[in-house]
Amino acid sequence: MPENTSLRRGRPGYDQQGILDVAVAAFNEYGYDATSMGVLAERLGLSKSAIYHHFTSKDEMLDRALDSALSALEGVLEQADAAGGRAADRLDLVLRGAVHVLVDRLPSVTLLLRVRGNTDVERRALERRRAFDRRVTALVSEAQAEGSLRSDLDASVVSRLTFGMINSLVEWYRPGGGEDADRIADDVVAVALDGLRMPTSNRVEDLLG
Amino acid sequence: MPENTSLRRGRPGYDQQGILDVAVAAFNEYGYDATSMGVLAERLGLSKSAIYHHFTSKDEMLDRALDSALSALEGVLEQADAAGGRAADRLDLVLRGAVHVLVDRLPSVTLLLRVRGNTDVERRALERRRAFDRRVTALVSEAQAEGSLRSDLDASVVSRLTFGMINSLVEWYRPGGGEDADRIADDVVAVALDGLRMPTSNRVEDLLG
DNA sequence: GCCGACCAACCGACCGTTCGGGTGGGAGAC
DNA sequence: GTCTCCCACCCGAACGGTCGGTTGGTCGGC
Repeated sequence: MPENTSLRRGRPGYDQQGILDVAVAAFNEYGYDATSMGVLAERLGLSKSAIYHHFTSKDEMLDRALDSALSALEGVLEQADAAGGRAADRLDLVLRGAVHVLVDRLPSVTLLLRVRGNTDVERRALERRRAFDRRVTALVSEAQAEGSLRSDLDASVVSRLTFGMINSLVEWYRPGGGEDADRIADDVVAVALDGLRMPTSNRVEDLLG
Repeated sequence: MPENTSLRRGRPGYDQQGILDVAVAAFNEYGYDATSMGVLAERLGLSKSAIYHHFTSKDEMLDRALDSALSALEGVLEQADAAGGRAADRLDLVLRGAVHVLVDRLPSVTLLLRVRGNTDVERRALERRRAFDRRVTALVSEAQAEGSLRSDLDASVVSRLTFGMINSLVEWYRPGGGEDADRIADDVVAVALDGLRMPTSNRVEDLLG
């Protein structure tokens, strides 16, 4: 159970990250509010007070976890912007990148997506998330303006529906086996861009009039 | 605040539904666990104990609300099955019907989608929801088999992504103005079936080889 | 022997729920 | 029309239990 990353002084045991991993898993299982420090300590094999040696409050644990998820998501936008090129290509990078973040950091992103904004920590996280959403919506608008995406749908509705699809990963994706993150990303992009309809049949005739 | 549906005996005040509406709104705002009977009573302008005249427990309130949402969703499947016809057409009915249920019963469905399964009540609700998902997945499979939907994507992934899109409504849709539920349903079906890509340009050439 | 990791015992506040009693207005008797 | 009774509706106070957090001190590897 304890961590061992060498170069640790004093009595061996948990470090912050080790505790945080267990805590986030418990938060996701029971919900943040419903997870008491008592049962958390039990899961860790520690006493309650031992946890307060590593974190000053329950809120701080939540803060750290949410920051981890938000930083990763913001990093995806940063990378896409840096890549340059057509808005449609940058959007493609964002969608695939977001799927990878969801898969790689499933616990902390799951926690993020369930935040409702009752405390200061939650409200700050929610504001960062909204800023992320605004930047994605702007990217969709740009892609519509350059003619890469259909323009008969509202950009904010499109980005919300698309990320609704991606975010639903936290409800059903469970890690197992190899590099299926790429496969999921392909599926998401396929549905979002080309839709589910059988590409043959009357589709071509519809387009040709 | 109190209800008035006539033919009510005794001292006028809240009935079960009136309390439930306020309770579900509070549950969605703070989270079920984080909503204490004390603040709920405050919102109702009642004492805590008065609530127990209408409900035997906090759990029972949750149970009623979840049943309302689940019954509506199951009704959509029932209606689509009764309509008959091609699987693709029945799936279309299910998608549009689900959007309407989400919009019409936004509070109770929001509550449903946040249930994690910590109590018996929540576990029962979760099982009903999973049964719903299985029936939708079966419908997608049928539509793939009849050649209406592309078959290169897994049916369960498709239904999860599609309902991820629909369920995201509870995160951002807020009632206001007219009959926009139809408009949202159109948008959802448009994205799900035809995708976001600009239908002109190289799409036709791709299809024609 | 320093110091990081840990513990048992405890705190005030608040939780969901219960209890015994109070109150006001529609319905039926007059 | 008005009287009276019933009952849906409501209250304050208190219950045992659990919450997040604190205190003061112990343990043990480098």
